[in-house]
Amino acid sequence: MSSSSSTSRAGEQGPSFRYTPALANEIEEKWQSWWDSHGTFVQPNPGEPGFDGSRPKFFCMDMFPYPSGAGLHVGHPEGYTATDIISRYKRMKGCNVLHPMGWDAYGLPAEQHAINTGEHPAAFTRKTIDTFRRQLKRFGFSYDWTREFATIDEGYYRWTQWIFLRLYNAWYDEDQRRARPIAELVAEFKAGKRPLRYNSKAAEYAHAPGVTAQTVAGPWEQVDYETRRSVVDSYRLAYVSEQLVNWCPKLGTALANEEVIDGRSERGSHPVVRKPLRQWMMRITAYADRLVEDLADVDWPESTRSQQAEWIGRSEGAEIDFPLLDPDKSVTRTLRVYTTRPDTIFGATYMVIAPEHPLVASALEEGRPETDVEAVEAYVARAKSRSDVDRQADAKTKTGVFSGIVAINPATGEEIPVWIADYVLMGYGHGAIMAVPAHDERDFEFARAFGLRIRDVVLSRVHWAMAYFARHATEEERGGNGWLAHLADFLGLVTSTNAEPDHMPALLERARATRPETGAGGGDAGVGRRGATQGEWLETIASMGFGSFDDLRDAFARGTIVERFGIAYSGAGHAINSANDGVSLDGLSTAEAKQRIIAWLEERGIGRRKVNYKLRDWLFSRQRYWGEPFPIVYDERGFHFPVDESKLPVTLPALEDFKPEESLDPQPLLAKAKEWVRTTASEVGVGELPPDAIMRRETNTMPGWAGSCWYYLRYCDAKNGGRFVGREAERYWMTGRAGGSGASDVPRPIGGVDLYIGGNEHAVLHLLYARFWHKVLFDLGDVSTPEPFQKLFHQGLITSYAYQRSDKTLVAVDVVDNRGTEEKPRYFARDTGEEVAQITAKMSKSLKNVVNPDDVIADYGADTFRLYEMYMGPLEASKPWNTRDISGLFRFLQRLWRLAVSEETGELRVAGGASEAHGEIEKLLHRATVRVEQAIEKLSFNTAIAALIEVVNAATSSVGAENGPGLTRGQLERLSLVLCPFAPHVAEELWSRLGREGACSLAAWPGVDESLLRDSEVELPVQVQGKVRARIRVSADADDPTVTAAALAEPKVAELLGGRAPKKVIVVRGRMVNVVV
RNA sequence: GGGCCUGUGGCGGAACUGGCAGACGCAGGGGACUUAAAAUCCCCAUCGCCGAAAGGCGAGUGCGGGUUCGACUCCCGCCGGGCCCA
Repeated sequence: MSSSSSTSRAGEQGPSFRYTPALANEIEEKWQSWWDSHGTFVQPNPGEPGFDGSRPKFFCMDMFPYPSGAGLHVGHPEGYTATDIISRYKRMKGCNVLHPMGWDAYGLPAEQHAINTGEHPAAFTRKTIDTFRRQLKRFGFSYDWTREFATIDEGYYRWTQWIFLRLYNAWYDEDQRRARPIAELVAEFKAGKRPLRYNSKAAEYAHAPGVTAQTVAGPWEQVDYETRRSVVDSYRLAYVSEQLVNWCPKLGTALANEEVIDGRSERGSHPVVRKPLRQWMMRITAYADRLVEDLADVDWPESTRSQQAEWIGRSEGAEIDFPLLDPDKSVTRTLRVYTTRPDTIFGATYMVIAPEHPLVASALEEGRPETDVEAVEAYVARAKSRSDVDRQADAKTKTGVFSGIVAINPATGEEIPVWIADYVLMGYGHGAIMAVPAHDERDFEFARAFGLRIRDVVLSRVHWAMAYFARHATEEERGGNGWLAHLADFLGLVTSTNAEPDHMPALLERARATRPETGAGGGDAGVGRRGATQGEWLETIASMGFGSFDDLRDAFARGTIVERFGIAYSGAGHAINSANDGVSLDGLSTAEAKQRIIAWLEERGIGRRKVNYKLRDWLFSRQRYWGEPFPIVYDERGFHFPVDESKLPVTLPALEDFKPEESLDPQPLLAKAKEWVRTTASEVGVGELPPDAIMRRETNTMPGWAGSCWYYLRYCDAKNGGRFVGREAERYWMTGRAGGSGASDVPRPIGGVDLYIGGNEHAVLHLLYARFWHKVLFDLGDVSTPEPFQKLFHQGLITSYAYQRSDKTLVAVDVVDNRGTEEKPRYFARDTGEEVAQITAKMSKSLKNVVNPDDVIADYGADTFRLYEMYMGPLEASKPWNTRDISGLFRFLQRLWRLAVSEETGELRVAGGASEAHGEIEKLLHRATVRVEQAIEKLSFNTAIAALIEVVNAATSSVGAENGPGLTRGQLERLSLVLCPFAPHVAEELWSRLGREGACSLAAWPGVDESLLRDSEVELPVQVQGKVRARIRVSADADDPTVTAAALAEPKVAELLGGRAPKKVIVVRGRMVNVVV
């Protein structure tokens, strides 16, 4: 169906002054240009003319879009309408509202376009921005367009470069837990206050060649320039490092870990290989702890917070030293491992070292009889020829060889073999593990392949209960096959009460006490109900294949449950078989067991608590053209220097050809600009070198995330030419008193943007990077809050209907027919005649179910579009677009219009005095106003709109057949005001037709008469035994005895009571009455 | 496999903190107006059974249990869907 054919359906013909799509479009364009020319939504900053400091502030922001060539899709305006409603509402409530829009404009698609067409990315991007802006303006969003910018503007990216230099010139002080200027570090080195030593974090995370935490360079005065530089550089938050990177030959760039999915590029799905490259890195790992901790103080969706926490992947584990037996049985060495599950140490039945581990060499040298030198050498040689990726890839088939070395499990005192296997990687942890086959899948596979011992040391709740039963069943309970029923009964009780090990004795007693004497059939109600699940448990136990009670008991006693089931149990549970003379973990939960064993290890000096992170430093270089150039130059020796602040921005060179060299030996694209690359020290303001020293510019560019890391700050003061954001503007918008209950629910709100709405696809990357930069700026005193975004909200995806064949493949909407009825639709694919199922799916070109917002606006107007998208359902839910439903919202506006404007004459229709009907409507209007307020605060726009519809419907009904006016002037005015955030154009038009001066959008939100919110008399349902049997009318403030008496007086209630006195009567004030017999 | 979310009429969805399930909209049925259609306005509408009707009875928020005077809402287990991470 073409979009234009539906135009007539919205009602083009009819009376001349009807609210038609044409009229809607006319009204909307009129008010949009009125707002523009009157600067209605321009929000002055503190100190500027027109700024009113007595008002609270509200900073309400969308995730700015990347303007793609395809233009706006219906997903964009969903979040934008939501923030617009909030912003308009807050403004009417008397807030200073910062509601800006801008463009995330550097990125791969424009460069790909340049490669394909030769059109310069800048020219192309400017065009797409113009399209986006035009489309957005047509929605009537109340952005302060004077603050608009794109990340590609010189006035913006010079400050992106400036912030890069802030990071470059900063280091993380572990003691103070904050970033500090690098100059302070240098000063401490010079003064000898701090030993001149490489950054231990650099050694750990960057794997800088030849650098270890222990390396001490000596006093500052005694070391050469190069050493000083390399020591200082190892501390910078932005640093250069030779990294194994994800190199994508096809895209001609390295990618961040976050941008690689299953070995392919997130964008374009091209193969990615690991390759060593000198890269700029951001030391985000320094902030790992704070990035996790501060999640507690922001008002964010739980799912997003847990995604970030998971990405950072903080795990508390332990480092443990396992003693190694020398050939003469003495112990002179230990083998250090890291584990996140120290609680399973009693189940460590062997160890594994990586083929590259230094211990391998000593095993070969020592010449123990147990060492098969040939086999070990062959294995190590083979492992060397394989990459990490390969080694991980075919992890299913475990290979390995016994080293001949034997270690001692410090918890059990047992001698355990040390194996060499390539499933342990040298680059991770210490290149050695304690293997706990019962509770780690890889260890389990390996143990099975090589016949190593598997011993349970953690049991799930059910297994724990079974073990308890196995130990404590009475002679009678074990007899014959009776134990099966008793166990099933017990397990039913355990699982229904969520029992902990401590509760087992009591539960077993209870099971015995309530056990029916004669097996199934008899017993009290409690046992009968429990019996319902007993059957299931009988089946479950049967499937475990225990031949007898003795078999069960032995399996648990020997700790061979995992082995029996053939699958490792890696979850949390409770410890078992985990005790020695010094410590017992038995019965402790996994979390408790970890703490206790770590305490024991530390006490004995053989292990220590150790925190580990999954988060790696952020790879910050791209070998592309369309990104911010680095403000960095190199001298002829290869040392890097910052471009002086006064020389910013570093602009991109002109380039003819944007095609990357598809190669395994990467060259950044900017290296092609030979003229640009070559510069001098004076040109870039490097003062410590002679002015005419030849310098070479950094040819990498920044990743697409750079510009979006701080744009919210720039909105506060978008035109500032002297600073990235003015101090006062930043302090006002980021920390000022937030208006309304936009205040957050978290215990210690920490300020920042009051509401930030965008898709959850940015849950990790953008939001993590932005938080990181913000924290650095906070530490350096450049911003006032530790977090950028106080409240975050994700709008759901707008999906569309599509069709699915029985084999789950999808069918486009234009080749499917409905051969059923409207009520019972049945869909068939036109080509094959196969019946297909209607499902919801992402809008996509191939499914032919993409909706273009421009068409919808042409057909119904922007007000209807806004209402429809907000009415579809909860903002956070993903929901299907259904064009058919739009007409309901259009009709709503049409009815409202008809209430106020005569369709025949175009004249205003206003009721005079207050008739009886108007009294009811007055109440309804006040109540709707309150409902709308509450709904907006909860972002529950669908229910707010429902309340507005109810008012209009009631007013329409009251008009009745005589066709007279339905609402008074005052009522129409107030209705326009509460409608204004949702459908601002209609509201403005009615407002002005009602003769009001100025913008409805800036008028004060209407007050509410509390006395009209409550009825004097209420109808209460009377329940008998929880079923509604009668209704009574009582005064709203009637006390409980009065209500009880009225309820019992109801004939129906009396009849059901049959003369008996009720056992209890529950009165819920203003809600209902429940009579319990 | 793990984490988070989710399951309510033909459809989208309401339901405050445990208190009348199905607000509001779409689609549907009936009526008024009209020569007619459209548009508009009014009424009906979860399902089953009884009844000519008024009305009555019963069931009902994925399934099975539990807690409670009372459960869409809380707890346990299962099944299905989505997103994220492996």
